[in-house]
Amino acid sequence: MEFAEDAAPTTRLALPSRLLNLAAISANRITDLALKDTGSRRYHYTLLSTLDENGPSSQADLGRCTRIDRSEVTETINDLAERRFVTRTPDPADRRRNIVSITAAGRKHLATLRKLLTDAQAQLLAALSPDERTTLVTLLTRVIGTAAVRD
Amino acid sequence: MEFAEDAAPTTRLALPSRLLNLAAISANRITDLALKDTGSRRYHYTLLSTLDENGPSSQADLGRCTRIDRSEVTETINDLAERRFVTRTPDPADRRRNIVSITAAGRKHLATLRKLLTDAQAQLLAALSPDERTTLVTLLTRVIGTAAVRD
DNA sequence: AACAGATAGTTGGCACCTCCAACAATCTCG
DNA sequence: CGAGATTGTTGGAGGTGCCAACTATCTGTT
Repeated sequence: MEFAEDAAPTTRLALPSRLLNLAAISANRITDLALKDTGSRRYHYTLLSTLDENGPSSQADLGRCTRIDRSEVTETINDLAERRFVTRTPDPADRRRNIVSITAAGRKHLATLRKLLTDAQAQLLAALSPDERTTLVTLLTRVIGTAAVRD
Repeated sequence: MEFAEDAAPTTRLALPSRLLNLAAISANRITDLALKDTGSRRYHYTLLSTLDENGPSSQADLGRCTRIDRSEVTETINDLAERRFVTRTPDPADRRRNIVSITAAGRKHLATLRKLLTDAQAQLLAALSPDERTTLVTLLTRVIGTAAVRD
């Protein structure tokens, strides 16, 4: 019986926390697909973008700024350095630190990623008007600001 | 120099897709903490709740309705059946199917979970007014509706 | 009635992500 | 100087979403 087979399009009574997860899954599907042929993952973009905006940073600062765990920063920077998208030099003023800087090739790669991801955002938020997208971003930022900052 | 050490509270220029992930991480942290002492995970709640609202269902329908993969449904139902929160009986009308039903003990457990998770939602969305929470849910539902339904 | 194709449940595995614990090296501050 | 904190690194844990394969069963067509 293929009649309705409505199979409840989900989310009828899902908790906000579940809705956030489903939305994140959608987001990841779309963005991962967009990045598939670039050899880069989401973390690569996040760090490249942060380096481009904030300038050279230590790995610890990168982690705090992006909420990526220190160990993940290490591995991701390894990848980026291997492809010559960033350089990692010891900080003479604090020999514990590495100063990570984006290279010209890194900026070029970042431009490619940004283009792909911008399109992905548009696809993800296709159902929302520009105002609604702004609202969503605002609300998400507020949720993150309170609920997440506690560590 | 501990001056600012602002370490950029993140999310200044994060993509919507990244914001969704960060919000989902916050949501999962809070909900996992809430469920910690119950022996149940998020999927257990999702399936129990769905069974309570929709009545007995096949595992395939549960998966479609909740967007949980079939293999995950199998494992989660295993757990729930082991704790006598659901029963799994073959469907006489279609011997491929299992009819999964919530038990009285399951409903009792569900009430416990629901209480904990309701509090968790309040904590997660503490920064938003009631209207804003509604708006967030609406926008997320629309995002999920378009971007996710494609498989 | 018989066959092709779809569906159900199960199992196993993969990839990513988030988080944590430990460690040596180094810095900071009293 | 010495206690405590911080940095980068390594290793591992657990959860999640996803996919492929397999058997059993149903459906629709001829």
